Amino acid sequence: MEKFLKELNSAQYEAVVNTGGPALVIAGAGSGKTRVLTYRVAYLLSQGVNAGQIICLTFTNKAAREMKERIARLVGDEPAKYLWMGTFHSTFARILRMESEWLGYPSSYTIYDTLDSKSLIKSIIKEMNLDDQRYKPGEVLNRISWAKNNLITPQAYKNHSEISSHDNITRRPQIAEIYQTYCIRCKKSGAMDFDDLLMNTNILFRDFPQILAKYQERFRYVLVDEYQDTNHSQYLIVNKLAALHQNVCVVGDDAQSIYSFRGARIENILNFRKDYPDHQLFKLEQNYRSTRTIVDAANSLIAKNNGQIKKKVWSDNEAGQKINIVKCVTDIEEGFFVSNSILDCSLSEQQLYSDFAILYRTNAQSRIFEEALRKRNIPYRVYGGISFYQRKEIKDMLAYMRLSVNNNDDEALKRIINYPARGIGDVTLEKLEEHASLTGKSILNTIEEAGNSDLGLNKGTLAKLGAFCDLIAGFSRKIKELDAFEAAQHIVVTSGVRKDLYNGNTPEERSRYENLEELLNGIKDFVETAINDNKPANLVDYLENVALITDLDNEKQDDRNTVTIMTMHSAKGLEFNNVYIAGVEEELFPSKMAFESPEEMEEERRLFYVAITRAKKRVFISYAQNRYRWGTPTTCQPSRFLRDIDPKYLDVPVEQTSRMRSHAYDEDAGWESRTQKSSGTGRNATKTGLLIPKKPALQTRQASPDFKPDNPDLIQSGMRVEHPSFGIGKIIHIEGVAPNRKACVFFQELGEEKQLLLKFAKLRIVMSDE
DNA sequence: TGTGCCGTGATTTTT
DNA sequence: TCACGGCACA
Repeated sequence: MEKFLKELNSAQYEAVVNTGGPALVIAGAGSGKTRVLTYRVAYLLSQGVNAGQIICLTFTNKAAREMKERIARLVGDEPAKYLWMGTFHSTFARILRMESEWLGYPSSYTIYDTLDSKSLIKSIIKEMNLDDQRYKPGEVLNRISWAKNNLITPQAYKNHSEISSHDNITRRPQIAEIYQTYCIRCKKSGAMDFDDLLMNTNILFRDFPQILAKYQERFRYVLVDEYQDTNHSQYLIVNKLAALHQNVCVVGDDAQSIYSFRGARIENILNFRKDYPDHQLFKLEQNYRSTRTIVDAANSLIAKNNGQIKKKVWSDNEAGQKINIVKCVTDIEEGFFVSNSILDCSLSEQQLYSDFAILYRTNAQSRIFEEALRKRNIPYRVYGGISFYQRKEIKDMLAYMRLSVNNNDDEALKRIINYPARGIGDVTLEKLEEHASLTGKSILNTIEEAGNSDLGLNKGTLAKLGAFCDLIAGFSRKIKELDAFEAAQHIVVTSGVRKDLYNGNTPEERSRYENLEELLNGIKDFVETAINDNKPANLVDYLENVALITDLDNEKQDDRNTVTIMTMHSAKGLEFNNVYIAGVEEELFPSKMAFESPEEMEEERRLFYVAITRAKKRVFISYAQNRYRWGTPTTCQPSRFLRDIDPKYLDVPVEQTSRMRSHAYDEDAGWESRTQKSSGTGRNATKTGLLIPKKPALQTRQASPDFKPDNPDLIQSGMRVEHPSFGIGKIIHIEGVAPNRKACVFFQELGEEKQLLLKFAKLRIVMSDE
């Protein structure tokens, strides 16, 4: 351990070895925050603290896993195994599973994801005969989620005058009612949503002091990563857990608080000093990640915000290049600029593709970069967007598993009662639902008793329902004897889902089948790892794991050398040599939603700070003058944030400056001085259009931005073709006659063959000189 | 009961 | 622009 401690600077060292009492670690971007946390845990272990007495909470599974791995490298696998390290949600899901009976939940409770929650809210709105235009399920859910994160129960919600007047003003007075019904339904179904995992933990600790005492005694050391992102519910959990031993160490950076929209309270970190008056404060201010230019530029930006903890982040690295500001005429050209620049840098400097990241504000911006990179044959991986686990076929399969584990899971039942089609339609389901909500029983339960109650169902329907019940009952029995993988396989086959997906011929259907296979592979992985770690590997355990996982957590082998495309939010905690920040335009970034409140505007600025500080070597900031926004071309103004960075760190091509001033830029001193020098050269900018600093040669290679498929009858064996989503491929052979010709195509980017019906597949013939 | 077309809304951000 | 949901029709 002594040897390892030598690797720390003095601030880091102090933060690692002073383990007694409350501690606040303010960690600037790139200042070795994770290192401090991992070393602190390792240090505790070396001082004789049991691994099982340490709880370390993070916000993403990825952060937790990486930290655990790093600790294992320091102290060995064996002690690391027993650490309580995970996200808030997964850690307390585990505790709730052990203590569920106190709260009246089964230990096999299921976790509703956002889709399940919305679907449940939707049916409640329908039952209450409310207008679903006014009561939009998503918005209602946000409201409920907000209440839960602030520990406001349905009862309290109803009685709260401020809340009622808010809901009255927005003309949605019934939200309180929906909230209450929603909670009752969740409980009846043995289900918790994401917010329940935290809220119920609070209720458990509040109502059962002996349980709280148990965990307070167990966890002698509480550590929290990204403390600035905790919401009130999480804050209270930490507070209660640490109340006995007071060994609470929170790490965070107020400048990187970007999750207030989901309830995070920046005050939690700002008030830590008041909450624990005898705390120790450690400031990590040396940035090891980025060049001096990047650090200073980011500092100059964040200085425009009010209300921060004072700190001076600095870097000892080389000054490095200035930040490039790139103006593009259209969003499509922005895509070309970025892909060209990546190709150019990777070739001329021999950098890996994984050294590049493209960051943007909204997921919708990803498509243009995907297309541009595909044209250049640059491998990439998009993070975020629709998650693997939210795909229909995956959700359906998981619904079977959930229902088998927890027969009361009504949302799961509704998904699959007629999938694959077994002749149970909406009318029948509606009758069942109505009866179930009257009797307070679950739907499956209602079906079991349907024969005895007069629901107005005919014999045929009753027989079909009976068969469905038997099917699920069979699964419920079977999964008790099998591990998760065997159980899943059994369900896939017996339910008929496999057969349904196997019959498909279109690329979409085949891809669904492949996704199903991938799900099974994932389950197999889970079982193998669990058995290795001596952990239970039943379906229940798998489902808990899968409910709280995201795509970010599933790094595949072949993703290693790829360009990363993601939102700035997802990029938090990551680093790259080269970072492209795209779409830096008014109303996009900062988002239009932030215009009304100064607080939200500051949060957007912090988001920009986060984005810039992801870069080690180089930052490119681009904006487009014209952009397609929901289908219509829009003119855009460069973002106000560009003015917030001290211009001495920026490389703005001279021709552009005068044009910029004609847009959002006013007589700001920094820009002014540059403008003076370059006055008169403004005209050329129009001609060039896309301005790529120092790389004009690449512009000539721009291909047509719109993909036009060729007439399928022209396609012959041996040709090179391009597919809008699979990329470049070669026709291996063709069978059948027009219009039903079917091609076997090998796609090099995918590394696999696809069978495509030519009349459906959109293929473009690639000329040999392309 | 299933399919297909049309209209609408979506673009914050995640566990 | 696209994807999904609702509705109408077979």
